[in-house]
Amino acid sequence: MKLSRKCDYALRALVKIALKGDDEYTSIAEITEGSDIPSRYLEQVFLQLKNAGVLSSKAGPGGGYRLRREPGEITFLEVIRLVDGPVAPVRCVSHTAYEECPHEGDCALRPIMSDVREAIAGILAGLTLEDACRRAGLLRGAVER
Amino acid sequence: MKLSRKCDYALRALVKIALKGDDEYTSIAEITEGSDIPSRYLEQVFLQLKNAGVLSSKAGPGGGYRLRREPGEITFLEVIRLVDGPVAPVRCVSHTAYEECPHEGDCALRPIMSDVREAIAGILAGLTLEDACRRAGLLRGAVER
DNA sequence: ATATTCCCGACTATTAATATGGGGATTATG
DNA sequence: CATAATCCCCATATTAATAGTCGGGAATAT
Repeated sequence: MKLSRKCDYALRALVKIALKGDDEYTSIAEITEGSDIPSRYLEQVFLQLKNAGVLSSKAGPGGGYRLRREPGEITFLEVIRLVDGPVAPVRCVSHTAYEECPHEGDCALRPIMSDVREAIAGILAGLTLEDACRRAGLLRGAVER
Repeated sequence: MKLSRKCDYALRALVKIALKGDDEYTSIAEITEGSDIPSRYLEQVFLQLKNAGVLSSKAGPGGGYRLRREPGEITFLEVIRLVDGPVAPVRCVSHTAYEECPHEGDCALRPIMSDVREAIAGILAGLTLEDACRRAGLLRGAVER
């Protein structure tokens, strides 16, 4: 059930971008500075997210990445799927990477795992970057006051 | 979010044992026969489950493994944790393997991931080997009739 | 023209998952 | 008691996935 480090990087970075506002571009350097994220690694991840339609980019000075959609429209489910692959615990209940399996039709695990998949996908689909930002905001507010 | 093959083996095998009834011992050979589970591998897994109090064993002819508790008392959460480790997507929200992290206290991910953990652990805690057997039973019943 | 930044593909390193193998200990049975 | 079945423990090998690095090219602002 563990999130890969790669995906952790991706989500942190996306939240950072989301917190900056709509029209500004954020460079890789800016994101990784002070964090423990290897910049050349994040580069690869962002490329992936760009090609998948989550980010858009601009080269040159003042360039970088920004969200292609509203933070409220980008779910954790989408990002995690893109970076870590299917969320289903086993392939035979996956919506995005279904794969037949020999036991199927007489499998005691499948119905259970199907429930688990629904539960996981359900909650991840309901959580967006905006939610994360809101929580981060509350946190900061609570400390400052 | 993927289940390891090891864990898949473990769960399948446990269900098979659970379906056999209370007092009988089931040998590794019996379980792996006809399945695609490497017997020497399952041996290791079972040893782990035994040391964790899920199975008990007896050597010699007619020996093997059986459940140490009622199928209804063995949850998927327990087994998955034993075999695959913590169910939390990130360490800093784990109940069983908590680990501090530098971002903590100002982390936009943590509260979200905590929700995710609760959701996953919640559903897995509510599913037992008995549930799996029941479903398997229904399935078979439906086919035979 | 230059500096900044993204883009792309290849490569390497590290770690984790999966599997195999040898040999010892326990137990039932003839 | 001898034998065969079975679990027990430890070490090693194999394979696959994750994590990270590198070189150089293309786009863009100033």
